[in-house]
Amino acid sequence: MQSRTPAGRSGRPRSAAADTAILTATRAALVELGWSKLTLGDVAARAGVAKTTLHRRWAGKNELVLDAVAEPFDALRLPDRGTLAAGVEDVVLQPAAILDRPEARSGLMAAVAEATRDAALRERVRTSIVDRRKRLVVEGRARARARGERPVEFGPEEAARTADLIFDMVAGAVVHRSLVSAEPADAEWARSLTRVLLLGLAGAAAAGEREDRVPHANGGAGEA
Amino acid sequence: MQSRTPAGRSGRPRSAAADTAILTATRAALVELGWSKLTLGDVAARAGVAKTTLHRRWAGKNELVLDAVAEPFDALRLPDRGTLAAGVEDVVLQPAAILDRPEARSGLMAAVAEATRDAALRERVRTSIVDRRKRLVVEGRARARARGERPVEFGPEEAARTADLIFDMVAGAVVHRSLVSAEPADAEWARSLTRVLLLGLAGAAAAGEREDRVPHANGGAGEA
DNA sequence: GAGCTGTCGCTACGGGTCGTAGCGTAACGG
DNA sequence: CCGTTACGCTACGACCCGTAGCGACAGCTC
Repeated sequence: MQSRTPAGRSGRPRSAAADTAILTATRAALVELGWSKLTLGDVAARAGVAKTTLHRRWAGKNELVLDAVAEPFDALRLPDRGTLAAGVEDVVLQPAAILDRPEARSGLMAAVAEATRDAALRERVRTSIVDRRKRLVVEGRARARARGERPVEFGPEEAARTADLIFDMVAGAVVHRSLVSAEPADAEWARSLTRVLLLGLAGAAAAGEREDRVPHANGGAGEA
Repeated sequence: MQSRTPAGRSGRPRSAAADTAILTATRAALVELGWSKLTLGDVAARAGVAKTTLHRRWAGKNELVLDAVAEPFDALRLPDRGTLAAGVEDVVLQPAAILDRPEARSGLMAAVAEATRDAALRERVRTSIVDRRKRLVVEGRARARARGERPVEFGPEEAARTADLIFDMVAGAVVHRSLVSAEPADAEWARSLTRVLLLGLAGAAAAGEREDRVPHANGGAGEA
């Protein structure tokens, strides 16, 4: 988490209430001001704590904002809706709902931007957001397998590479849709994305099974 | 562009050399400092101009950085490599190459983050980056059609929606791969992405032609 | 209960950046 | 030659940062 409670150390323990107050205040400030105009002094005032308390727990603005916007990702759960397709749609829609919140929009992207120059922050993004989302994908695949649906499966190494590809496509598409294209990632859009994705993977798997001739994968009609 | 040359106004014209010097200095500063630590005073010093000159041409840090990192997107061209698949791979790889530059990594994402709270900046991102990339997609499709390959095509309205979906998937995947997953968007990865995408679109088109029964699109094997 | 330890709120400070104003100078057009 | 605009330079108030120092507080251990 954000502040390491130093295990069995003695002394006055850190106020857990202050933690939640600060993170809540940070989200509120993000909504009103955005990342660039957010100041630590302002957050401290909103949370009703001293500015120094902020610095005792977080190294800087980046870490604080990241923790504040990463919190909702903790609550991500995947309801079992029966089919693989429905599961994929959920994996698309749940983070899309989070990205609808204005504090997540500016906060997450700013954190990613800063992470390009800060390896520690990048690692933090990975553990607190990316891994939690990937867990959903793994969970959905396991369920589908138990259910009898056969998700695309290759060798163990190829499978990992494919999982990464899927994740980049899904997560990237959601982010790009809602932040860059500025259009809603709603249920219908999620359905279209899921369809293209699953059909493409099925096709790639079918092509992979007959190892020899790689089909050219054009539009589906005559080639030239 | 960034600074409107006021047409037929009188008086001393703005130095074009200063413009390029400033943008170059901005990119250099982005590489060394990243977005958050970049200061306008530092950029001015590197460019050899006065700080006031910066404020006369750009409203603030956001606009300046955006113009600086958007410039390379002007040069995007799409070589005709014969097949639709190759064209798609190029659409993937060209921006990936730009995102390899460290100044683009932090600058672009920061601009997008700020754009979530600034409509004018968002419009600027759209015209100077998104539209230029979309142009490549349209160009590639037109070539494929002229060549005899039939890219997926529905009604005109459905086609537009599909084009947006493709764009969000491709652009989003590239960004997510290189910035969040922090792994190279190289030729092999682009090939995998292209394959899944085109096969998925072909499958979706085939399913769309027989309007009635929507196939369930699971892994390809038996359903439950 | 006494003492230790670490947190908390508060205040104050130096250092840095921002954005603007004011001034004299430089370049171009009528 | 004169009006107009851009430029470089300096200076200024405002803001924010990050830290240090202080007294007070809350747990834990003995």
